[in-house]
Parts: sequence; structure tokens; C-alpha cells
Amino acid sequence: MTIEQEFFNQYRLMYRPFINQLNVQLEPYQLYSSQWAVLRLLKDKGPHSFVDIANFMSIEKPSVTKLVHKLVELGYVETMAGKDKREKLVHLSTYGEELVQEIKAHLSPFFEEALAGVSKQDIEIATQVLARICMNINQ
Amino acid sequence: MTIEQEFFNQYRLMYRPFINQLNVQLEPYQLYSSQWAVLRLLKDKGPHSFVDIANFMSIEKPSVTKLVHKLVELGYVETMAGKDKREKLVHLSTYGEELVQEIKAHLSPFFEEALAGVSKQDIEIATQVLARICMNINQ
DNA sequence: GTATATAGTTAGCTAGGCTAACTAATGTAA
DNA sequence: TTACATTAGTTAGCCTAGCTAACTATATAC
Repeated sequence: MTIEQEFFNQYRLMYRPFINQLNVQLEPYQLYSSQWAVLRLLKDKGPHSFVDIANFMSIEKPSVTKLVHKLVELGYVETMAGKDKREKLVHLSTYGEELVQEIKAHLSPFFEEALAGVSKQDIEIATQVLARICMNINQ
Repeated sequence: MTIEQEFFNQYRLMYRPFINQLNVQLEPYQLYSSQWAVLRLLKDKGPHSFVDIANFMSIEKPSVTKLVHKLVELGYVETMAGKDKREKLVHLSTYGEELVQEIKAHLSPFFEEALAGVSKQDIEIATQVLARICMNINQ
């Protein structure tokens, strides 16, 4: 087996245990990992339109509609008028802002334990490898 | 954002584009990436029982039943008696053996392009990081 | 002003899992 | 040896997290 195959093998092998554990961590907040990904995006990079979110997450618009509507229902985000009458911008509510802060703190030890025994340098290298693959795959 | 959060952020961001592209590559063989994962396991590590496959892939037994039945339907794998009358072992058919070989060769350039510009050393580091996380997460 | 493109929605589908409850076979302990 | 518990696999039905096709409303281009 080539080292490339080995890498992607490991990549995929990690996915389900990781997502399952992450969902356990998020359960107290009534969130699934996909919804959390939206909240994190809004926290890190400010308000986004539905199309922006779709592009960033590499999913389709109807999937965004569902995700955002669920987050609106929970009171974590709100929508407002965009740059024209078609566009809607999604942003965190005051409650959502606080909650994201709290969740980040709650997740922190989970992430640290998951990466226990890995040097900061190797984490950075691995992050860069993943980022590079994203770039290569999306042209 | 901590480097741990950054890492898992990137990890998740890569997932969908990667799986989508992989599924495109596998389409000529009527396979989805999850079914391919089973074939690769059987190729790399020989025949496995349903429970073995479930444990290795971190999924539940009923999910394995579905995956394997589909692969049997396609003629890529066969089942045989296991170590007692309860157990069934899944192994590649002759056709399946050939096909896996062919698919591996077909996927090779895709993996190489995805990792273009990444040094062999960094790929190995990233692979080890992913393996370590798997270990940490599963206790 | 008409054709085309863009933002978001709705309906209904799929992959890829899950749990609960079951059967059949095997182990264990009184 | 009988009775209970465990294990391997299956079935039915559910869920997350996506998808496409077809739609409405608005905006842009020619």
C-alpha cells in the first residue's frame, strides 16, 4: 500500500469515531456537528448569506436552508436583509454568541485529549496537509 | 482559535469534497466509498466476520449487513462458514480480488493529485497524527 | 423589455449510518 | 442437565446529513 493510500485510509477510519464523540459533546446544547460547523463559521468569520455558507461548507443550498432553519428555531442565529432583496444574511443572536463561546470552552479539553501525545509542530503540519488537500481537490 | 480547534476544523472541512470526489472515482465500479472501505479491508487483512468488520470500521452490525449484502449482490465478495455455526466470514471473490487490484490502480493518481505538493515526510506525519487520534478517541 | 442569472425554498430522494427487538447457536453455572 | 446469559447475524424502522429537480422572487445584461 502506498503512503498516499495509507493516509486516506487513516483519514476515513478516524471520521466516524470522531464525529460520534463530537456529537456526544454537543448533545447538551441540542446540536449536531453539522449545525455546530455553521455556528463556528459565523463566529469566526461573521455573518454569511446562505450561498456563502453552502460554498464554504461544500454543500448545496437546500442543505443550508435546513441547517439554518434549525438554528433559528433554537434561537442561536437570526437572519437579516442582505445586499439586495433576494439575499438573506445569517448572524449569531446575542444568545448564540454566548453559547458558541461556552461550547468552544466545553470542547477544548475533548480536542486536547484527542490530540494527546502529538507535538504542536506535528499538529500544524497535519493541519497544513489537510488544507493543501482541500485546495488541490477543489482545483 | 487554538491549533487543536484549527486542526479539527480543517479535518471536517476536507471530508465532503474528498468523499464526493472519491465517489466519482468509484462510480464506474458501482461502488460508494463505504463499500470500497470494506473491500479494501478484506484485501489488506483477509477474510473477516461481520462483527470484525463492524469493529474495524466503528459501525454497528446492521450497517455491516447492508454493506456486505450489497457487495455479495455485485459479486465482489462471498460468505463462508466461520469458526462455529453462528459466525460467517466475508472474503473477496476471485472477481472481487481482480477488481480491487484494478480500483487501487485507478485511484492512485487521484490520491497523488490530492496530495500534490506535500512531502512524503509530511504525509507520514499527518498519517501518524490521524492514527494517534483514533487511538486516543477509542480509549 | 425580454432573456438570463442569482438567492432562497420546497418536495422528495439517497447514503450511511443508528436502535430495538428478534432468531439461532454457544457458554456458563446450579 | 437444565436454565440463563452471551454472541453472531438479521429485520424493521428510524435519523443525520446530505442530494437533485423544480419552483418563486429579484436582479442583471443585451
